[in-house]
Parts: sequence; structure tokens; C-alpha cells
Amino acid sequence: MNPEAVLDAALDLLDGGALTMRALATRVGLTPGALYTYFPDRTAIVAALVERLLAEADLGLLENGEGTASARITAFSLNLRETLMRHPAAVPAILGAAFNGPVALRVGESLLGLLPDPRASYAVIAYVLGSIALEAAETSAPLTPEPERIAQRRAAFQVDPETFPRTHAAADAIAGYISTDQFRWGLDHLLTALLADTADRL
Amino acid sequence: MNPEAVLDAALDLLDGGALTMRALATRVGLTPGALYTYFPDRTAIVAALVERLLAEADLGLLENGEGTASARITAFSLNLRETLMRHPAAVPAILGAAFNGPVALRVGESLLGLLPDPRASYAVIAYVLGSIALEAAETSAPLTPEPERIAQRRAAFQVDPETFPRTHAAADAIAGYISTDQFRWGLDHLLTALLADTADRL
DNA sequence: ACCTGAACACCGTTCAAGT
DNA sequence: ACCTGAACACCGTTCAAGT
Repeated sequence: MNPEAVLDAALDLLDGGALTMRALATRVGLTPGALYTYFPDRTAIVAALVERLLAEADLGLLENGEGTASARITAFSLNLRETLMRHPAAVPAILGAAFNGPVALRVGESLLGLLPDPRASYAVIAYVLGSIALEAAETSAPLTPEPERIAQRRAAFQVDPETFPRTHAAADAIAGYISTDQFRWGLDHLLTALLADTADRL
Repeated sequence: MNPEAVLDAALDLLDGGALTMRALATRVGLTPGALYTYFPDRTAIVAALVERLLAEADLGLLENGEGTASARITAFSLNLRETLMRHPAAVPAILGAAFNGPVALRVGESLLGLLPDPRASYAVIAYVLGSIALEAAETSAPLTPEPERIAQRRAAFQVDPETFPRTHAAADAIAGYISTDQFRWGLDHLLTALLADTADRL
């Protein structure tokens, strides 16, 4: 047995929504107590899992990608979203880690080089992680393809037209909220503002 | 005994980081089983708590506030942040609720009236909740005043200048990341982009 | 309707003892 | 070092029985 194999099983269980030390031990063919040979406690396992997932994102898109700063940040953000949304159950843990592990440091370092103001880096991170968190919260079921999810949400979305007229009228757009297009549209606007020379000293 | 009193105690325990049915029962002078007279299960208690906290935010700032759309959204966002950060431990639950309870619907309805595109509403929500989530994740301890928190973070923040030169150089700014100024700066930029006529059909 | 007491089926973690 | 078996101190939830 080795730590990596434990993490493999732990990710599986987390995706299934039932990561317990006992289930994990059974999965890897050990007794619960034996897990403490590899990790000091359950939180350490979750932390290692978070770091492993973040490491799956393609940092190259940010660090040595082609194109403008905006294009590279967008490409990486989309890649990060895709990577993390393969494991929605892990997203709360990623937010909870406050984004200050080794991978997060590299992301921050790159963003500092691509944006004119340190505050812009943080704004991008807040938007990207906020979007992913909202999306993960909505994704209880594994994850059906995006068009299906939008259609289901549209069908389920019913509000009183009297009290929420605008919400009712915009129901189609709202059903599409959690989508790649929505994610990208907001990020485009944010980056436009952050990269505009005139806005630097707002 | 009544549901509201149960929620009062539940919020106290959640803030303390130990909301269990047993502790809650003890706190209100009941047996654990008796709690199920008031709420069907633990998740219902957390859900009710989330809704109560959201209801504490001043919706008037958004719905019948003064000034421009930008000013009203900013005022409400700052108020929401302040409200939620009084209970950092509840923030993950708020994100987990996918922001679709009754209060969230009212917020969404107002935003739709203040912004030119439904997608802009969602972008604002993603940024605001993302910022609050990152802030809450960092706030383990109750909450010391903001200047102290920044100073502590600055003192604790040490990275290798060789591998993370920009991060090292921007350490002061980074220590100030989680602050009202930072929150507002990013929101200002985002709103500027979302409200710019030329950006509407990007 | 509201509550108790007791149980059921779980948890994470520790630790002496073995190899 | 690695693992077992057993325990400790918890969980959320259910339910017969009482008022």
C-alpha cells in the first residue's frame, strides 16, 4: 500500500459523496487504523486530494501559453473549471483551502505577471472560483452534458410572474446561467475592465 | 420551545464550529429526538439558518436605494459581505445552497432590473459570493478587525523570492487581498465593464 | 403535539499488540 | 514500518412509550 493508492480510492469515494475513513480502509483492503500510517488524519487526505486536483489543471496555458494576457487567463480558467467540475464534490474543499497551496501560488505568480495590478489577480480568482463553486453546488448528480443540464433547469424553473416579473421573463437566460458561455462572458467582461488602461487608477 | 429558538442556538453552535444535533438539543434543553418535532433533519436546520442570514442583508439598498445602478449594487454587495462575514462558518452552506432560496430570488430579480443583461446578474453574484467564500475560508478565528488581519497575514506570508519573484514583490498588496478595499475595487471594475454600452454585445 | 429513553447504524481516532 | 483488533468518544436518526 502507498499514499497515492489511498488518494485514488479517496477521490472515488469523495465523488460518490461518502468519503469516510472506514469506507476508505475497506476500499484499499486495510483496517481504518492502518490509514494513519499514510496520513495524520482525514483533513490531510482531503488537503492532498485538493492539491492533486489543482495540479491536474494545465498551468502551461497560463505560464507559457500563446496570445494575449486575456487569452491565456481565459484558456487557463476554462481548463481549471473543466478540471474541477469533473469532481464537483471536491470543490467545497478547494474553496475551503483558501487557495494558498503550492499550485495556487504558481497561479498567483503567473497572474501577477499578466495583469497590471495585484488586485486584479485576486478579482479574477474570486470570479473564477465563485463561478465554479456555484456550478458545483448545483451539480448534485454526477454530471450530465451541459445542454441537458440547461434543459432540465429550464423545465424545473418556475417562479411567480407577479412577484418576479423580470426573473420570469429572463427564465431562458437564467436556465443557461451555469454554462461555459456564461462563465466566459463574465470573465471576458471582467478582464476587459481589469486590462483597460483607463481603469487602472480607478 | 419553538423553531426560532432552535435556530438561535443552532447559529451559535455553527459559529463555534460544532453544530451537532446532540449539542443543539442540550443547548435548548431537549433530547436529540425532540428536535425532529421542529425540523425534519439537520440539513433543514442549516437551510433555515442560511435563509435567515440572507434575510438579514438590507435588500432595500438594492430594491429602493438611491443613486445609480452601480452604486446600489455596490452598497448592497458591501452590506451582504458584512452580514455574512459575521458568521464565516455559515458561508460554505450559503454557497452550497446554490443561491436559489426566496431571498436569492429577490436579489436576482432586482439585479435583472439594474443590469442590461441577465448574464451580468450572474457574473456579479459569482464575483461577490466568490470573494466572500475566499474570505470566509481564510477566517478561521472569530474575526479580529480588518487591519489586524491584514497585518497578521503580512507577517505570516513568506515565499521563496527565487521561485515566486512577483508574489514576493507584491507581498504587501497580497496581504491586503482580503479587505473591503480589495472587494470594492474588483466589484467596481466588474460593474464598469458590465454597464459599459460598448461591451453589451461583446 | 411534544417529549423522553433507548436503541440502531454509523463516525474519526487511538493504541497495545503483533509482524 | 506497517497492520490488526478492539476500544473510546462521538455522530444523525428512529421509535415505542408516555403526557
